[in-house]
Amino acid sequence: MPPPRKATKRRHSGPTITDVAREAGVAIMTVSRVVNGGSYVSPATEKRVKAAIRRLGYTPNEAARMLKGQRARMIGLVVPDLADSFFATCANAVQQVAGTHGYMTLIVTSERSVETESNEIAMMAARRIAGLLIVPSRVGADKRLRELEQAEIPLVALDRTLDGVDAGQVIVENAGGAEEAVRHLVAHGHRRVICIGYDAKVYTIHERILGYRRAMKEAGLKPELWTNVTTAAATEGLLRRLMNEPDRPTALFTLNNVTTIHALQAVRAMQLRLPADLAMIGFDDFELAPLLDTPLTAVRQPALELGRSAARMLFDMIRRSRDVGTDTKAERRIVLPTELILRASCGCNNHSS
Amino acid sequence: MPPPRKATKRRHSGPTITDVAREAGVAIMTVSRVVNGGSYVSPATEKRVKAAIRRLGYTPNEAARMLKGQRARMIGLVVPDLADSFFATCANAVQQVAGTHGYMTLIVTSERSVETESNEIAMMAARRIAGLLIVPSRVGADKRLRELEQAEIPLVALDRTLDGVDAGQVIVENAGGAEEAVRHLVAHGHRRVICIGYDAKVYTIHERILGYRRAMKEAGLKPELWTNVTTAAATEGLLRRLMNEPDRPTALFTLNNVTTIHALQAVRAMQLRLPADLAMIGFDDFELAPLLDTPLTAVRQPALELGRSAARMLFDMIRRSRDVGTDTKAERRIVLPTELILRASCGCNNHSS
DNA sequence: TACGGACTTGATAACGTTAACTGATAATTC
DNA sequence: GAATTATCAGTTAACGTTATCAAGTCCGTA
Repeated sequence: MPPPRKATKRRHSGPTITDVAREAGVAIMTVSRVVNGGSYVSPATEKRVKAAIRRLGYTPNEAARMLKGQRARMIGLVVPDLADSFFATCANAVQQVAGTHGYMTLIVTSERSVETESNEIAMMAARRIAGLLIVPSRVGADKRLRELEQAEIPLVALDRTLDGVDAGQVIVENAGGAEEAVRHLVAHGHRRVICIGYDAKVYTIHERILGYRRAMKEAGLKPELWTNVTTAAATEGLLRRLMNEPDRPTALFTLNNVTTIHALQAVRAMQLRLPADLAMIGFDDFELAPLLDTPLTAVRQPALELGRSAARMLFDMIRRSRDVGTDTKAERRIVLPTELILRASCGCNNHSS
Repeated sequence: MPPPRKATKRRHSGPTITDVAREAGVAIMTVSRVVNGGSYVSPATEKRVKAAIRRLGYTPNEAARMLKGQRARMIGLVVPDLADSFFATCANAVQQVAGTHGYMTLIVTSERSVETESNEIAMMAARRIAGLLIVPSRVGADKRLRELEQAEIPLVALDRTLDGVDAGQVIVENAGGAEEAVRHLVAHGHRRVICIGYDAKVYTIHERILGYRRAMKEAGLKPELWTNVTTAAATEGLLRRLMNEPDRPTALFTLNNVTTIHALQAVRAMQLRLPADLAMIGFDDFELAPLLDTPLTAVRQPALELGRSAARMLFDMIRRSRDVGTDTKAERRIVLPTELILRASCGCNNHSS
């Protein structure tokens, strides 16, 4: 039943170290030494070998190197979605740090699916990456992640926590940031402050909800929370319904970028005026927020710093795992602060940019 | 003088195919056959081997595979900047297509620097990527790119053209899109339509300038072009100067995303009203354009389709290069259309979303 | 005049995988 | 019943690189 596939031939594939050695009239080991440095090679031979390398346009085969060295000079990065500017910025930062270490970054998007995430981790494991940065889709660690852990591949969870494996963590003050924002709305005199969001199972959203609840409770107000509002249409439907109630809400807190934009679209479609008809603060700032119809007050997350810190932590762990003796399992956890950027949509009318 | 570095030891690195073979009591070749499929293996043996694989948590070492097969199951993608939503969307699309082929994507950012771009290409070459997608910083092909070409690694230029090497090309109708936009402004009655942009050496910008010039010439108007306006401050300075002239410009065409945003910031700072004081169209649409103070009319580029087409073309070339006979060098060039999205900033007042 | 070092090169054996053979049975065909 | 043909499993030889060992050469010193 299984048809034996036809044999595929192939040639070429650039010059190898052997070609260079022949060209320069030396042993391959000498070429290797010139390429990698750190050994005794006479200046004369070095010059000759380098000339041969240039002539042939030789590049070392990383696959072969890796096969010997056990681990690739690559790190992996798993993000839910690159089109989200927050994650794109993180990815950019990670890449820069990796570059300074001479590493490349294998970026994949999980598309918020646990299954693709799992597959992608497996593919990275097959590539023998030196370390993995991940924005986990679920708090519980995937089976594949535990396999990585067993293979002693350093792991850092980015933006969201990860349980069940020994991983570094770099996150932001989600609860605190949300609490500050809601408290600000309350300070503006709002009593009915509603909160809309996406998937409450995601760590960040969960934490922000905690912050919202805390601030509401502190003010003696009743939390009104709508989660799993995924589409723009659903957001508008919800908002229309609520705004038609007799004692309609006067303030809105949105739990992430996507929801914020959906809400803004709904607000425009409903021709509501911010902040007169509805005050609003969104979690996660974006470049165009100051240029909106009403400039949006938002909780800024330090995306660049987040990516950078996480990458640095990962390389620290990689270095540490190389030095056999020093495997001190230092507790690795960084929490970065958020910042409430006041613009007009909350009711303040100071700032313009 | 050169100090011989201390030897670094390492062990572990997960189970190998040999371990699986021993565990299952078969030859390693049998394991390989089970893993790769397509050969005769008895159901009983297959089951035994699969059980062993699961028990040990075996993942094939991609480095070793690659070493045999000459080429990694990875493609490279070079973009100027991931934080730009246009390129981020492209990257996302590329990644998805690669995933369906079982390939991973090595994404790097050139940060608009020719030098880092060159280095990154070299690193990818060392990783023996199967193909490369690139948004080239310069029209002339880098030396490294020519090396890739010599190694018969398929190449596709994305969004910008690339001369001097045999590469596929997937671009959008830059000149046509710009022409349409400017013509639209003229149709609204504007006589002094200025144009501001970034680096005119970049292919896309160059083409869009051509379109601008064509439309202006057609209308018998004098083109007024400012390039190399890189910062937000410079944009504002320029705009302030021009708007103070006696016969001040009434319409603005911006040549890319970044410039558009700078201009919007300047417009807000100067408290100009769009389109009453200044009509405006930007090249490259973005998600928040409808939600701006004045919704922005923009030339939409099909970023997703661009990335997808380019990736598909690349995999087509990869497949073709594998089948030895069929190396028909079909002219590879796709030009995707742009679309003028009418909103309020040009003077139209129909659409809201 | 050996002798121990600091240099400088080379030969060889892995690393983990798969392509290409080599043998075996069993099933099918004429 | 002999000759194919399909099915199944094992052996061997690479792929390109680097670690390790071995073997020089050239010094200065005991």
